[in-house]
Amino acid sequence: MSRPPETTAGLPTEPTQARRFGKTRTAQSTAIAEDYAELIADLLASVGEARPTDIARRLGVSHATAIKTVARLKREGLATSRPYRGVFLTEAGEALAARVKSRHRLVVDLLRAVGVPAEAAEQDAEGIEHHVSDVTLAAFEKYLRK
Amino acid sequence: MSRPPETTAGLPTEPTQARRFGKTRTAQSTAIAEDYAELIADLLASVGEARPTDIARRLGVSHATAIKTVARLKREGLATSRPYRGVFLTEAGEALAARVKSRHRLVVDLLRAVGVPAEAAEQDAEGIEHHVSDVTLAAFEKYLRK
DNA sequence: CGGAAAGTGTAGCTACGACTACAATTCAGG
DNA sequence: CCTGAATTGTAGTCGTAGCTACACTTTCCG
Repeated sequence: MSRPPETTAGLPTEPTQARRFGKTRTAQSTAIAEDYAELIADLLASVGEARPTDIARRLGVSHATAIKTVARLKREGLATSRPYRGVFLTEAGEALAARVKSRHRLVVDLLRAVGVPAEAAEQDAEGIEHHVSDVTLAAFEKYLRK
Repeated sequence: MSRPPETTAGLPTEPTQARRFGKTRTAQSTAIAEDYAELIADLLASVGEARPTDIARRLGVSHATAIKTVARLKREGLATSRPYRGVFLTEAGEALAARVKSRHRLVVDLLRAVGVPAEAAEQDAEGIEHHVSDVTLAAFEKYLRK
């Protein structure tokens, strides 16, 4: 926004509670890309191919949505696909998938370690994992090792 | 591609990895509503009023965005406002804010308890808190008590 | 081999969050 | 009380995720 010359002038809010909002926003498209990359990798590994319909079913969206999102991943250089031939990951896509997968495991393990039931840990990790910074991830790792 | 004509029936993917995706999606607007409710409550408590410009500044968005989102909150019965008179929370909005606030604290405390540095804990909690289920929250509480 | 079923792709719509640009209102000094 | 700055509100645009509906390939089976 156009920050006029010190509009912020003596803003009445103490910095004490100036909590860091503002990341939740655009972060979502990243989270979705991560989900797709991870899922596509899973499908390729387990059934040998990643078809739009399977992706859609697993994500609980329509196939049209899945196809559109895959198109975005292609634009971003994470995936490739040829009409009627299934979806594949580029190197960047595979790297992303690998990162996401290990992070997911770590989050689940951490949750379980502090007493969260298995099922809840799995489900919540799905949402949580996209918001865990490297610093926090490292802390999780350290905690789990001890 | 030996894909038998099974639609949803016995989908070839083992349930083992049928991870629960699909919540990340519409969940976002909920997360945003939570952020706003919490922030508005904060502003009302600390400076006595919640003005669109302050909300916008704290969230790092334009004032227009803040105003539009507040309009949505009003539609959803969480907030009220009259032109040029600031924003207030309905009972439902206050209840939401209170819940969000306590959950936020719990998440931060948990993160810190497992060794996450204060700053990272605060920042990550902002994103994580929206994805923590009641079951997980209860587990956090229990863990922290011991 | 020739359909029909399944899967794939395209089009067109909605809702949302974000933005910029512009209009309207308050309110504080002079 | 009147004017200009700050705030507030409105309009219009963009990009993305979601959907349904319809069209087009593949593939499988009789």
